[in-house]
Amino acid sequence: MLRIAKLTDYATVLMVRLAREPGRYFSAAQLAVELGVPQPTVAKLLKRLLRAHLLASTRGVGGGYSLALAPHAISVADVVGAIEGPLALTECARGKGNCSLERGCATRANWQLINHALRVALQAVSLADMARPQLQPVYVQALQEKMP
Amino acid sequence: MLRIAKLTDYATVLMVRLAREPGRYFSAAQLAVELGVPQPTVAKLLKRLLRAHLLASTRGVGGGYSLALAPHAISVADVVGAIEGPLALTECARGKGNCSLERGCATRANWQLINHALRVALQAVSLADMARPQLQPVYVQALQEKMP
DNA sequence: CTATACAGAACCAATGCAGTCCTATTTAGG
DNA sequence: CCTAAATAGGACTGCATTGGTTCTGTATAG
Repeated sequence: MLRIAKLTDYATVLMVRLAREPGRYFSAAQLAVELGVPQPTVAKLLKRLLRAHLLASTRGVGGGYSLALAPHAISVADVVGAIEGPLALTECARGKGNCSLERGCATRANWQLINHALRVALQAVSLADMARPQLQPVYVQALQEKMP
Repeated sequence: MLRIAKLTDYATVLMVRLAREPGRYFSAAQLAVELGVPQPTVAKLLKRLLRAHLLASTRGVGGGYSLALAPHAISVADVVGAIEGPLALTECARGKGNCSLERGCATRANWQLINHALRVALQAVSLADMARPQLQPVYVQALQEKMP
């Protein structure tokens, strides 16, 4: 089915929520209630996003999380990467040449290209775009500009 | 990591192999040896590809599998779809509205578009393309033509 | 009639993922 | 100075999916 992990899906929703009020700090508990997702799960996601330097945090009473960058400067690819690690459709696409089909495998280079197309598609859409109800025109324009 | 299943990867390699000699029939055993993948696994993949009407088969001695269509008429999206089912990045993207985040979830429509971009990218590349050592120019042209 | 090869289903082990819990550490406020 | 609120960073667990196997049945060439 080639789907992203459910947690990644949650993460994008979280990030879009934060993108709607860029300056404000939100606690994990607050976001959990607002989105209807269990609190520990939300906390875990926020931690991962923090480690990827997509969020800023302050501790203590009244603390919480906020975007580390402007909404238009964070792409969907960034969020996916933060939760799932660097994206690589095929096993061999991320080094580690433990692929039994090495010799004469002409498809590898081509997978890289498909891979790249996907990455571009995800990079072309920012949180600012996602926060819009429907981004059709922006999206199409960005994609066509950025396609290799 | 957003990667396709290993089996799907095998399947594309299989299909590309068949695409190199479109008329010829290959037995599962033969393909297994040639690719260095265990025979039962290859057999299973071939069955799935057959059910998706991407392959033709004949039984009995000297039987085997062959492409059901010309190499340029089968896309990578077809192969991925045959093994992994219809592709849908997000859970909600394939109906079944059991998503707790329903109300006010503006990101859904946008995911659909990203989804669509991926589908187009996979559809733009055929087995004939994959059989080429490097498809750069063809790929770029096809992608840019077909982008919505 | 037998050996070859596909057809289809059931089955099993292991990996990975969603989700929880526990123990620091930091900070605002009384 | 002490407490409550909040993040930081782990370790741990149950479940679902996936990769892979095995078995039984059916068709066909020679």
